Amino acid sequence: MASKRKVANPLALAVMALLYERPMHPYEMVTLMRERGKHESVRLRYSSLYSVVSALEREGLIVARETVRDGRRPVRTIYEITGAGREEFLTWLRELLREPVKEYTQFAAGLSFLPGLPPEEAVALLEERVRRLEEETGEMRSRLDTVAEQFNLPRLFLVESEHELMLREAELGWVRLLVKEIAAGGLGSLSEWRSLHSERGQMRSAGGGEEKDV
Amino acid sequence: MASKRKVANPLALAVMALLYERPMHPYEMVTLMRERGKHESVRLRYSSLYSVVSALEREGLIVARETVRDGRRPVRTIYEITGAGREEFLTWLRELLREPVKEYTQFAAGLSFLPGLPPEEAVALLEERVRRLEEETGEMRSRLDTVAEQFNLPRLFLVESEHELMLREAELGWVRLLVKEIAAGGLGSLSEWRSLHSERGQMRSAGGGEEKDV
DNA sequence: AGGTATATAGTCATCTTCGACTAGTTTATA
DNA sequence: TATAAACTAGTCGAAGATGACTATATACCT
Repeated sequence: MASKRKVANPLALAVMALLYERPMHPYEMVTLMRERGKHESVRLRYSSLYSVVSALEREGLIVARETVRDGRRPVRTIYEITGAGREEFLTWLRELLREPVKEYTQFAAGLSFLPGLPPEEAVALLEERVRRLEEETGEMRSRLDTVAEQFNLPRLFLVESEHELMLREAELGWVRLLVKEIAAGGLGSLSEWRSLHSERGQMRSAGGGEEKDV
Repeated sequence: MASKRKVANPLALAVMALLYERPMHPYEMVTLMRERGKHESVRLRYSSLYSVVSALEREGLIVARETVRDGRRPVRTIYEITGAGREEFLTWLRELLREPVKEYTQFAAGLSFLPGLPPEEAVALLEERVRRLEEETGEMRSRLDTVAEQFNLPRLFLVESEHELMLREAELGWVRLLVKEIAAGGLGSLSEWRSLHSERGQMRSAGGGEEKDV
């Protein structure tokens, strides 16, 4: 049941996955993640990487194996994964695959306050979104095809990209429909909606809730 | 083009949306958000709320209007939105609706390291995920129907819940398919995949990447 | 009358995260 | 050959987010 991970940043999972393969230094992790496109599915910043690495070391999931100096560049520390680290990696990975977790997206936040704009404007903005999503999904799809055949990679290594594309296409279809429904008054009377905005109009409230928090 | 928001937590958007309606104190914001189910689409913690409110005040997007004391309870500060706040709210909302943004989900992170488990285990975990998603989407759907008719709310006020449900159902369908494809060897040879795990096997690497970072 | 569970209304210290910055090295180029 | 650009490899301070904690009031039960 996902009891408090000591190092919870998904980047830590990536670090352990890489060190599971072989020992390496942080900069090489970045290079490898980029080569493999993993930075598309796991948020990667240098500053976060170094603090995640420290945290993993502090928790005994990885250890510094040796430090090498190359010319007058900063010393690079090569890390390796520990037994505890391997276990933690596998446990975490299993959990991520098995248990759906609730995510809060920016778009959902926007939709929550849709009545804050008059219907005509909402429609225009969503139509613009549709155009952008069309472009984006088109690019994703062709990139996916290119990569797959150029490098002759089994789909196994690109499955997270297919997932991302699928989500975007689902969103695209949904927004297209939403636009039509709004225009057709399917979400509620357009004049009522408009009236929320007439002359300093208050946005109306509406009830219905349960659930706890904090 | 989304230039650095001074207060970027989506909870700030919610606060401004509520104060757009009428002045109120933080605790009332929590109450209202829960009644309206907005805490399902915007992550809401007391501790975050108070720091977001301070930040909004610091930036001149809201102002403290008066403080009232009720018995020996802590003083409650009633806030109202400023002109700058109204503008910021609308600008932000438009941006959220118009521009798709990349989100990093936990599941995508998990999928990225799918080769880290042998195929049989991957399938078992994903099947468990399917079961959980079935349950979850079932509950979401019936809750949505109940709320809509019980309170006689126009769909306009629940559109973010429909969005969430749609995403979950899309995921469900995709994972079902994925399971079948893995079993059929559609992601690549199962014996190759298995061999990554035989006797301290290395996970193989694979190239192909562009894009910049940090 | 006493106890407890729940709602009200927050504060605080800690941990994380990230943007901005530093600085040497190699490659391209005019 | 000077010099700019891009790559390599990080550090650091500040802001942000959150879990844990405090404390009163009131409703509920026995």
